[in-house]
Amino acid sequence: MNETAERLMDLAESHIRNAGYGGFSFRELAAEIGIKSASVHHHFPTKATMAAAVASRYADRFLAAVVHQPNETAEDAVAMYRSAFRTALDRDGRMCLCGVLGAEAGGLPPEVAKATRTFFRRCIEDLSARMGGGPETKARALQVMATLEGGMVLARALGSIDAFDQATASLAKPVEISKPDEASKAKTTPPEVCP
Amino acid sequence: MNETAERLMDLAESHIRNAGYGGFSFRELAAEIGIKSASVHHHFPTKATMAAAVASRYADRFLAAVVHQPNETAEDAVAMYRSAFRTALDRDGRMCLCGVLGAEAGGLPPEVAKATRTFFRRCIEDLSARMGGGPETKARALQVMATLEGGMVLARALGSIDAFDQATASLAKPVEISKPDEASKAKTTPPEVCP
DNA sequence: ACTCCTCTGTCTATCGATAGATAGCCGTTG
DNA sequence: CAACGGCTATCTATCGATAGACAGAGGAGT
Repeated sequence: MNETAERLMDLAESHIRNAGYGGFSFRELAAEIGIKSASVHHHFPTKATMAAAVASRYADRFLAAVVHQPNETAEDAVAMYRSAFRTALDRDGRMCLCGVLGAEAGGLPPEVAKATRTFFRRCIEDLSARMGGGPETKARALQVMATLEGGMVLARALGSIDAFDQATASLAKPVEISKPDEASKAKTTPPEVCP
Repeated sequence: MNETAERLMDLAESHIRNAGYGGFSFRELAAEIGIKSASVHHHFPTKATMAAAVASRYADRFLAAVVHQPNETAEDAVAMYRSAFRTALDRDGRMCLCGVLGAEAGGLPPEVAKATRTFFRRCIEDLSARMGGGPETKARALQVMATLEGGMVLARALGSIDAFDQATASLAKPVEISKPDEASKAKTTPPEVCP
């Protein structure tokens, strides 16, 4: 992968996370790294191609950042996801890329919608597996992801990260799902991860 | 309020809920009701003005639809919010208007961002009050709104309303984790409200 | 070593489409 | 008459995308 292409993807990701799919243009990206918009097409044939590439790279990075740790509990896994999103929200004030794209899913080119779908599928599967597997953990995984994504939406809309913290506070010490003694162990400092 | 203006707002609302702020244009709206795009400016001077008007009308309608019922419990209030969002999601496959706008908050004109913020403030305040008031109910209200908004994002991204049902199942009876038939129960028991 | 060829990355120039917005005219209606 | 609500016509800006040219790097063949 080219370095120019990488920088273009970085910029595109930043813009999408800030303002959605319509929040960036080839001209804008090109100007920001000092080339012409036509040159961007050399790296990515279409805008949809580029956005889809950004989305799947984002998925890879995110899932690598929240990767399963040895001896982790279900709460650890949830805390890790929470921390990852919070860090990104706090560091550059931007929310989950696929959260933005998912919200405007109805207006996305098919390949971008597909990449977005894949991100959530992978997250749900990963989270569910790390919480023990089974149908009830899938519902729990969906609830966790929903609360986190929604928490970011609230934080962005209200302009305060406190909204995210309060909205997702209950995830840190969740309703007991499987083993009651896991709650006591969950006090271990959640790792500071971020995609 | 003019009838043409109403119809324009209806269409704009539908488009925004489907594809975000960039998901509609004056030309598109005008064509759909059989007038010219220039005529839309007669009713709404700018696109931002229109979107802001749509957002605050949406807020009014939504809060009227989930209005406090006599003798309701905190769970009733939450169930009412849940049902309102679910109905809209189910009926026309579209999510909360302010959820979409909140996700792309970084790219919105100031007045639209403000209207979006106001919607969430009003919801949080209303929900919090109906759950007894106090700081801990505010956090709970934020959690409920986050889970609902995120649940809609997931349902849209994954293309299945089941994702919403499972993600928000724990809100219906907070302590209990999802039972398989809870989704169908939620469709009939609470009032069928929708903004 | 020298030439030829290909590939890469960028450029200029331009396309057609669409965006939001404006100015001014005109018919209907109260 | 005067206000309202729509129209025609047009502007400027920007969009994604394409065509074609050019410079440089590097390998292959002689």
